[in-house]
Amino acid sequence: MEKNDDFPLQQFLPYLLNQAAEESGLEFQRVYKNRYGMLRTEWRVLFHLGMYGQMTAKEIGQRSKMHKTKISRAVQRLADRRFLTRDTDDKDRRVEHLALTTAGEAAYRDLRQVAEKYDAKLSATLSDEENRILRQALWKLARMG
Amino acid sequence: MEKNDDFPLQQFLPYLLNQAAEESGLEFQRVYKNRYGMLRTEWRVLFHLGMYGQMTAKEIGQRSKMHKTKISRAVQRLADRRFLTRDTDDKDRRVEHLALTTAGEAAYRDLRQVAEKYDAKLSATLSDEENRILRQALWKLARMG
DNA sequence: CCTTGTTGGTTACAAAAACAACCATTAACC
DNA sequence: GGTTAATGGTTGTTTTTGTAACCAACAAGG
Repeated sequence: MEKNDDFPLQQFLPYLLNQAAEESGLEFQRVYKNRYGMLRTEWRVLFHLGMYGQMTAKEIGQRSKMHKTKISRAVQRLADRRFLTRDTDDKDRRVEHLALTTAGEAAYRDLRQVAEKYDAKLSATLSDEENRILRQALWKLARMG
Repeated sequence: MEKNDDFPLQQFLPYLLNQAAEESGLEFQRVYKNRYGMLRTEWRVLFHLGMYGQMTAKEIGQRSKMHKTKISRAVQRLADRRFLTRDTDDKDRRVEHLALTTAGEAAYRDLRQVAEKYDAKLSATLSDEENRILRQALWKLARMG
């Protein structure tokens, strides 16, 4: 082990982002996993529906940038566990309108509250400036593609 | 679709981080994938060895926080393709010293240069302040566990 | 030495993700 | 209307990952 030099790959943005994302996601993941047996994809679908109310799989895909197969399977599992209902559109029978059930709503509210607390905890390790700029920069990067 | 409210989950740090990480990693991923048939784990091992010279799997694990099975498998595949050599330690025959071959070094230098350019491109979409604070904050978050 | 515990690394098997091909429906256009 | 293309969503198959059990080499203590 020797050799370090000028461009520190530890500063390579995609690498740093991954490390931070992985590390910061872990604790929250354990909550939705242990408490509701959910996968990350499922949690994401849940929260999109919780946030925006009724949506179609396609709309979720647009917002989350998740691939449609992931969404399809997440929706299936959530439907199996009665966290959401699928309602075929009358005008276009390919389309399904998804909405949370009461149980789904409850899970959403619970997890959302956990998320909120957890976010506050993460934020607390950063200064106000860091928080503001960080989110702003991440937002830019996220919609860079 | 209606319903938005006070704590915007789009601002939830782990979510934002993931989106940014995924989006920002994509283009670079295509390079090491198409050009060398590498996985992310393999690229990471490669770059640790390129950065620090000879290392053991364990040391890579400590620095990268990757799980040892991932490293083990990445090392295997890199060894198969003659990107690195494994050299058993004489004093402790459990330990293997890993080092890049000439081909490995070449791949590393190539990818590193691509990474460098790509990082510059990403940085260009942000202000100086954003760049500075972003990296600083990510660094803190990454070693928060 | 001989048991018991650790440690570096691998392997086996289950869970999850990626990718492509696939239905069924609707839209477009002749 | 009939044919072809596009769209919303699903399914099948292959890669990758996660988890745990494992093996061989060493370490510690008696």
